[in-house]
This record gives sequence, C-alpha cells and structure tokens, in this order.
Amino acid sequence: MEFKRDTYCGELRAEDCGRTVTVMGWCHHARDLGGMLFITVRDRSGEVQLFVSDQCTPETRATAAKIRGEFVLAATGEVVMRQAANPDMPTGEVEIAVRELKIISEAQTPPFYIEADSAVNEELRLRYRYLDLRRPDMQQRLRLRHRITQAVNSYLDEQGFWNIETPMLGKSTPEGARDYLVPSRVFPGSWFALPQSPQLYKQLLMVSGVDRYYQIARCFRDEDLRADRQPEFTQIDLEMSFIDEADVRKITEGMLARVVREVKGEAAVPALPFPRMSWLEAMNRFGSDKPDLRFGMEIIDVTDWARATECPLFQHIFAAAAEAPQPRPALIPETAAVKALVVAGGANMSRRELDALANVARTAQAGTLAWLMVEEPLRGSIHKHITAEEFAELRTLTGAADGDLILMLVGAKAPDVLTILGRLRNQLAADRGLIDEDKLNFLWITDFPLLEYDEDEGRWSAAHHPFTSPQSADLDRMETEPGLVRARAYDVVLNGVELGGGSIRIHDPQLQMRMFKRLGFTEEQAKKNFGFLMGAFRYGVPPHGGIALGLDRLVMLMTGSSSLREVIAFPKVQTSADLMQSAPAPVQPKQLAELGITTQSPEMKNPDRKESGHGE
RNA sequence: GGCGCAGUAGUUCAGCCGGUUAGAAUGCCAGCCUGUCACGCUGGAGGUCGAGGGUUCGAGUCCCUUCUGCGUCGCCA
Repeated sequence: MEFKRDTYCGELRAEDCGRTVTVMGWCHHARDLGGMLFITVRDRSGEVQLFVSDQCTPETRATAAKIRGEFVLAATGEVVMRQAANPDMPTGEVEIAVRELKIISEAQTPPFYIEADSAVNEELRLRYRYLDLRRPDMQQRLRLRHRITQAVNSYLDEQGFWNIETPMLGKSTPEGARDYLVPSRVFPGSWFALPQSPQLYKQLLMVSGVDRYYQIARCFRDEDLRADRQPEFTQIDLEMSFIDEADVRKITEGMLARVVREVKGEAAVPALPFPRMSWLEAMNRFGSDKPDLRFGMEIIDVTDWARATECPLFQHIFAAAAEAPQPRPALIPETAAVKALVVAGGANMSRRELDALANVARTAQAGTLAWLMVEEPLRGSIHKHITAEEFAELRTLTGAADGDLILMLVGAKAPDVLTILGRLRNQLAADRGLIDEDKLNFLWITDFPLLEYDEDEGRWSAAHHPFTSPQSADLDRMETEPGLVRARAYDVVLNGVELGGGSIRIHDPQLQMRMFKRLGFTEEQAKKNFGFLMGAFRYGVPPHGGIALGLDRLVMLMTGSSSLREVIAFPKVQTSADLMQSAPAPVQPKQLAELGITTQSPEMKNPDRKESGHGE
C-alpha cells in the first residue's frame, strides 16, 4: 500500500484514540519481546510508540523484526490507549497499533546514540553534524533560533524597516579585522573581500533615501575563534535616517523585548528603557566595557590610600611612575594605580586559589596582586607593611567586613589594572556561584572613546569604526587631545556579553575627511579606499545611525548555551575548519591557473590529511 | 604566536610505583523471550592505547616531538 504521512509523532494524545494515522520517522529504539515488538519512532515533533502485536500479518512482523536504530520507517495503524502509560513521554498514554509497516531506509549503526544531552566528544558531533542535529535538544535550538529571527523580522517590518540584501563580494578596506579574500578570475591579481559587516552598504542605503533598512546578515572575519566567536556569524543589522541615539535605543529595546517575550514569556520581559552607563563609569566600576551587573563586587580605587602608606610594593610603582614620561591624555590616563576588589567571605581562600588569581595579573603583565584577609591577626601578602591605622582606613574605604578578602592590583597603567580586575571579578563570581543564571540583565554602554592609540602602528585608530561621529562637545580636541574625544557610539550588553553595538554616523563630508586624516590617511588614500562613500556624501546625506546585534550570541544567551557552536547548524572549530566537509581543501591546479594564482608551497596544509573516518 | 586541559573498544570511561593475555558499562551481532519503554536472559565479535621517536630487559604508563579538539591571552574597527 501507499503510505502518506498525516500526523507528527509527538502530537498524539489520548483524545486521538480511534483515529487511524500514518507516521514517518526514525526508529529511536526497538524492543523485540519475541511474540510482540515495540518500536519508538521519532520525528522533529517528538516520539511515539508503535505496537506490533501477534495480530499483525507475518510479513509485518518480519519487517518489524528487521528494524534497527535510525532506520527510517512508515507506519499506519489505529491510535489506542496503552495498557500501562509511560509518564516520561508526552505521547506516553497512547501507542499506534500497527497495521502496515514499511522500512523506507536502512541505517548503519550511528557513531553515537541519538538522544538529548548526549555526552559525546564534540569533535565527533561536528564530524557527524547531520546526526548531531537529529538530537532533540539540537532541534529545539534550531527551532528557537527560527522563532527569534521570525520575531525580529515581524517587529522590524512593523516598525517600517525594509529588508535589503547587500553583496557578499565587495572590497577590502583598511581598518578592522582580517578579511576573507576571494580572487577575481576576470581581473587576475585583484580580490574581492567577504564583508566583515554591511556597514558601508547600509550607510549608502541611507544616502539613497531608504530611511529604515535591516538585514539578518552573514559577516566574515578571519580572526581566531573563541566560544563566543565564529569566523562567519550572523548579525541583525539595521540603519535609520533622521534619528539620534535615543531612537536607535528605543527600536533595539523593543526588538529585544519582543524576542524575550517570544522565547521566555511575558514574565521575563525586561523593564524598558534599559539602564545606561557611560564607558568611563563601566571601566572604573567594573573593569569592563561589557560589565555583568548580575552581581556586585565593584572595583574600588585605593590609589590615594596606597600612596600614603610606606608599603614598598606600592611605593616602588609610584616611584617608577614619577620617572616615566607624562602619559597621553585619555579618558583613563595610563598612570600608576592601585584598585581593589572585596571578596565577601573570601578570607578562607586557599593560597593556591590566590596564586591562581595573581598569576592572571602577572601573565597579563598588568601588575602585582596583593591581598589582605580581614581577620585577627591581620593576614595577607603585605600585612607586615601596613599599620593598624592604615588597615582601618582601608576597611572604611572598601567597606570590607570580617571574613572578607581585599584584593589589590598594583600597576603602572590604570587601564590595564582595571581590565585585569574586571576579569578577576568575573572569574571570582563564576567560581563562587554569585551569578543568578535566571536573570536577564540588559544594559547600554555609552560615550565610548572615539579613538585609541595603536602602539604597534604608532598612530590613532578608530575604536569603533571610521564612520562613527564624534560628540560635538569634544570636536575641537580631535587634533589636540584625540584620546579625550568621545564617540556617539553605544553597545548593548546582556549578562556580561556584548550583544551588539552601533553609532550615529558622520554625515558631513568635511568631518569624514577630517576623521580619515586623524587616522593617518592622506586625501588620496582616503579617496582610493572610500571614494564611493565620499562621492555619495556629495549628493545629500541624511543624518543617520544604526546598530548591529549578534544573532548567534543572542540565541546562545536565550538558550543558556555555553558556546556559539550549539546554536549554529554547521559551525567551524577553533582552527576555522569545517570537520564535516573537511574544509578548507586544496583545489585543482587548473582552478588556480584560471585565477592567476600560484601557491608558495606545494605541501598544502588542510584539515583532511587525517582519514576522517567516514569517507565515501 | 603564548599558556592550560584532553585524546585507551562504535560510544562514555577505568587502568596503581613501568611488569602476566589492556578492563567495565553501554552499543553492536546471534539465539531465546507475548506489555516493553535503560525490556530481560544466554552467547559472541570488537583495541594502531591519536601519531612518530627515545629511555628501559620490558612503555597505555616515563621523556621528546608532532597531530587533533576544547578553554584562554594576543587578535577580533
């Protein structure tokens, strides 16, 4: 007979009893009891049990006996109540009394068992990603990602945004990350670059009068990976005309609220507007431009206190600083600093734990970590050099209570001291279980520096990108004190993860050229690299700005995943290789010849030198 | 490029101070089994201890190199 699937496995319930249904899916598990068989069959909706009884035809029973795990089946039969329900299965009250059964496709024994929460080596999962994605928890994440993108699409549509695609093959531009390059066949020796983001295209769309653009856009950056960084990733990218920062924030907040409502329900929707904090405040209080505010443990400045002590550790650094040249003007100048963290109840920390913390500071070459336990008698790495009065002052300053630990980082450059303490703050909170994992803590970081000095290149570079507008109050410092100029830039942070960022752009051609010059471009270089933008700016530019949010990171946080690889269907590993396809891979010499390319070494390196174990 | 962790059966792991034929669970295969759902019972197959080199009478175990994956710093406007 012909089978036509009319029901998803996971949907069947007691009220379906009496219906004759046809399901199709994968054999999750088969139990052969001799006279009768039970087969659980799975599709993306869930599982249901097939019952092959002694009433079935000998052919059907013979077919059923042949079924193994992951065979693809079709089954028709009546939905009936089970003699004994299985409360662990959503469909556990019923089963399908099989009348007709067909093996659609046989399957080898898979390299790992297809089940939720399977504790399998990730390398193996990625090599057999098509099987890994068959697991219910992976399918749930795929579905959730789909629902999030749908929520974003409908929200932005309602807000008047047009979804416009921009090219993948574009032009490499200086600044920013390393590009992925694509050779041109027609212009040998010339190269396209895959977009790091659609930045310039979306600005040009504003010049074109599109007014509100968005795109769920793939972006490419050839830089090293992290758990929260993939070489190709997806951004929710948008741009608006005739707006200011508040408009961008409002749209973004509305969008994120919609996503949370869709995924977590009304109760989880954060209060609007999100809190805001300047970059300077975030750095000084939390040592990070993406602070996690789900816990306290703020950084306290104890530089003045330390200066007044006779502790050699402190005095040494201040003496060295007095010799050093005057630091460059900056929002956080690179002066000697002593900053503290109070670890509540940390006086019982082991020497081993403290050494590990000190090691973080030392390997980062940010300074020396000192510590004092608040207990009688005083204990710690510098207690011999601290008088009772000084310690009392320190306690007042830091608010440390009995049994607490005071950590102090002593360093020659305040920004480094803050950054490392920020890192220790996060690590301590994680280690000591201070983080409420159920919280969703959204936050805006504003007033970023426009420029940062690049020691290697010996020039100023854009902290965000070269199209970010300076704040008008700081404009006259662009040439004299560039480190003090703040940008009209903003980041949205969720639970200590940078979800996205954007800015109000420069729309004045003179100011844009001034910015390029500040970054060390000559007029000719600026024209060569960004001539099309400068050209466009001659024909009437609306004030505009926008933001880009990392979709992968958003889905990661919404699903409580610890890595982007859990929310991307076919992710890359740390070396940017695709283990399933064994990409990248060498190509035919003919292909290279057409492109006018010769390679330096005949011995090409690619991830497929080792037998992948599942060859054709 | 630096630092750290891991690699033993299809899978998840154990393997002591270097010493007999490298084990367990699960999966797989075969037989039996009429209400299972982690089915049960009996039996069986299954290993380049990631790779290469070294030390040793003897290496899964110690040393060196290397490959792979993960985390992290640099890097990521």
